[in-house]
Amino acid sequence: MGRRKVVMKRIENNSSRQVTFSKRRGGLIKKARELSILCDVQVALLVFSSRGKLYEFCSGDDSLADIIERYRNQSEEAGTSANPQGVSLSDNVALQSTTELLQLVDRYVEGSGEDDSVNVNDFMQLEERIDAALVQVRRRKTELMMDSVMTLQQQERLLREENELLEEEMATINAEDHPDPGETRRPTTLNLLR
Amino acid sequence: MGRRKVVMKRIENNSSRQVTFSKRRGGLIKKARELSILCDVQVALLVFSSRGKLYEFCSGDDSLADIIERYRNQSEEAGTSANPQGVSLSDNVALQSTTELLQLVDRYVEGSGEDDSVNVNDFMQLEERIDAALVQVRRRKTELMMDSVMTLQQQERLLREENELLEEEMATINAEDHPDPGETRRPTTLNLLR
DNA sequence: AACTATTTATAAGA
DNA sequence: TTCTTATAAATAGTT
Repeated sequence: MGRRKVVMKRIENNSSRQVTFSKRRGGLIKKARELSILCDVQVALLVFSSRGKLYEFCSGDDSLADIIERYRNQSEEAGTSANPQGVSLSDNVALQSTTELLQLVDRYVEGSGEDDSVNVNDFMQLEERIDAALVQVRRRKTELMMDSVMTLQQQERLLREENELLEEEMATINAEDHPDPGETRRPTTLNLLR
Repeated sequence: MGRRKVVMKRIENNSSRQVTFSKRRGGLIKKARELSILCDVQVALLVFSSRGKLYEFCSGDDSLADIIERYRNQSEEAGTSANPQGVSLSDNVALQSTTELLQLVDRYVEGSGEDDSVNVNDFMQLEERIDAALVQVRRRKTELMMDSVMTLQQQERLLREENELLEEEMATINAEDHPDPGETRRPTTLNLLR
């Protein structure tokens, strides 16, 4: 929809690619919003620029986490999940070797004062290996914490629902057994969480 | 872009909402694909119909899981620096200088190829500063996640307590009003969480 | 950052 | 649903 028909291919000119990115990104987010409003559906949109900056849209009052959780449930049911146990093979390899790695470090650091046969290149390699292990560990840590948060949020939602049901039921009982509104049973619960 | 201008509001007529959903969903996915190709960026799009069916688009060879993973990392970092409450003064100092620090890094790394006045010592200092900033950011990230987990656990505890009280009360009501055990009111709640 | 000439998306109708 | 068509919207190239 412009002066010319566009060929569907990466725009090679750097600055016009940037301009198009800005324009189309805005258009896409606008359309995502419109779809969610007009049709009353949940929409989540994530766009990462080539420099890693995130632009996102998320419909309604859902948090993106909610929508992502929903996605996970769906894909787990469908068996589409690429990562069933949540730990990839490379994770296991990396984590298994961590102990070994640390022992190696000990040996190097202890010995290097007296022994000049241990050279700089060894340490460069060691640094890289340690860095890699650290990245893996951090990633897994974050993953586990996020999982924990999501599970807890879901638990909370379920408990609130059950709570509401119970209160409704109590209200019904009161209405049935005490038709005289003056005698309604006073609630003993505290409604701690409103 | 049709016979008439549309008002941005939920379409009340059921079948035309369905038709619009189908059309616009297709259009949105097409545009998401175009953006990712033309501008060479990663795009993830999730649309849930009102009946819970999932329609998704995901650019390139990334799995949606990968992109979501990336979102998590981003939002953790962003949440850490954007959160005005809950960020201590020392954090602010550290985080405020992060942008500056990164600009500094850009200048050094860009310039160092041509300019030999930038020496190794500069980079050693820079490395230390970046390391320090990274430690701060990581510490704060973990802190916030732990806070979140603890708050959620407490909420869960409170909800369970309230729930128990409600159930006890219902049992009492049943006992009072139906002394004959054969007539006890059957619970309608599901006890989802035992 | 604005401006248009065009293309593209789509609302309504068949 | 699917196709057709008039019209609204998006946007490519330009200034």
